[in-house]
Amino acid sequence: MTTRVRFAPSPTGYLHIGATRSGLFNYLYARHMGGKFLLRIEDTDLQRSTEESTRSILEGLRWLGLDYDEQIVFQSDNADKHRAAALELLEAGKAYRDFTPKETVSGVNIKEAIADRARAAQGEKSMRDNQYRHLSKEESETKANAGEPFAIRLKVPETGKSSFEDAVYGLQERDYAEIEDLVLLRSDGHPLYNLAVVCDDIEMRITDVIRGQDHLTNTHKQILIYEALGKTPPRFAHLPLILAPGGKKLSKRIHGEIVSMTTYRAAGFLAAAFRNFLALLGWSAGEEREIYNLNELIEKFSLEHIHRSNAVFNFQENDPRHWTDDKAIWMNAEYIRTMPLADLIPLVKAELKQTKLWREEYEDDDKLWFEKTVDLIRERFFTLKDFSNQGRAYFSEDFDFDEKAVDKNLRKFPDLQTWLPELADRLESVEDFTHDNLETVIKQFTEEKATKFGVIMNGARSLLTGLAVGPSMLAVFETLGREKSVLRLRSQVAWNL
RNA sequence: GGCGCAUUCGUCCAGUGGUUAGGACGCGAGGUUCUCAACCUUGAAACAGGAGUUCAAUUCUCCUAUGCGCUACCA
Repeated sequence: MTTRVRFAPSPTGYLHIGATRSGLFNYLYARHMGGKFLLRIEDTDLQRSTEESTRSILEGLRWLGLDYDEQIVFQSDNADKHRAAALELLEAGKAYRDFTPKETVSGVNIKEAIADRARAAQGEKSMRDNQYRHLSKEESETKANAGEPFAIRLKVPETGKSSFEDAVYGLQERDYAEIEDLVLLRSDGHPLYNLAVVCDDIEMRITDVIRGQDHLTNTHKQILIYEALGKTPPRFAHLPLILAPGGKKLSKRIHGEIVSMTTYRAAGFLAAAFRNFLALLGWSAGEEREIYNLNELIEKFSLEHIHRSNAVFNFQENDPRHWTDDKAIWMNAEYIRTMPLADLIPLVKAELKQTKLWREEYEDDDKLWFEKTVDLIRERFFTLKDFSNQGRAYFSEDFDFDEKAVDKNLRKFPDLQTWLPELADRLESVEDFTHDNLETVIKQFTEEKATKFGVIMNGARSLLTGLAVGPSMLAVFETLGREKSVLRLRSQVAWNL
């Protein structure tokens, strides 16, 4: 049987980092097994679902390279089928009409209200004491025909227990006494999540359900529905959750855009790097390696190596240097500095285009120069954004001077204000504007001025790049070339700030 | 409250009935260098606690603690 898995996000906001990881694992599993990776948008929550969100999810998946098979399924399109399934179960006597007036729980602390209610009902509560559970078919129909509103609930067996073998968590058991007669169809006719999921998974012929551990206990309910419907449940694999520092839930409301995939793309992360990082949250190939390209991930991935404890997505909110997980930042830098240059170039191009720094010559007359320059500066960069920020002086005459750099490398040595233009004169006439030659000339210049090589170089760095940090200055000179180097050494702009 | 799941350095991930419990990120120190967030070397850093099984337990079992999840006519 061909493996068929699905990623089923609900379009209520941006693509969440945890959901993305579920999507990735599903994708890796499908590709590893040579199966299908399907996409289903669970848009049954009409109030909260938006098209904008769906678009954002699709974009995120495309960015990460998680291409899906077949047609996207929109859950809301199947509402009729879900209803039909509920009615079928009602007809078969496996479900019943519950005429209990709808009790609305609302407010911010829904979870607490539910827990309170459960606490209050402790002891006297039996999951099977619903008075309508045993209503005769005739009576039930009479009431329904009279227009009394009703929900449809599944008849969960009185005794026994539900069990399944989870591919990650092992044997799972739950006593039927712990499971209430769950509602399949609301009194307004809308199908509920557990029913919808089961119906769709059946319809889509899903063989393996890989999803967050928050569904682990729900699974028993779903299996009950499969059984009532006379279908064989798929194999289940639950994933550990991704939590915020301190082991708390990672939420949009509390943690903001740090949980959104769009943030990482906008911040200059490489899809390959972030995907790699995400793959290692809750899974490992069982070896001490961490850098894997997509094909390697696909090849190595297996459910057996998913582990059971939740992972913490580590970041420090008020520290710009650790604004997101250190390892993600490190991995991004690692990719930038070690990936094939040819793969990096298009990404840098996109970044420069976006910031209006791109020039067509970079693909034409200046192609070699551009590649060489990117190769030179990428060594110290962490994100693609760095190419347009820290790297700006390589691509434009319009760059800023870092105040600290000017203080430290220029103002501190007032002589440089005359020396550097002098050096410009010297460089203007140097016959070969290359590394070794420049070194000889500048060393000599340094001796004449009885100063340190570093003083000249750092001063030049600040003037040429606006920064106090960067690649070897000889390489910077060479890259910027004679004309620009000379011009910038003579410029008084930084001195007059 | 009930039920379920989990617990190895700060974080991510290895690992074994007998190991100096390993790697990575981050952090500290030193080095290299014209600067640096790069590079090299190096340091600190963990088996939640208690019982039991065993010659031996981080590894197996139980209890406790803690965290998380579910407990809804939400998804």
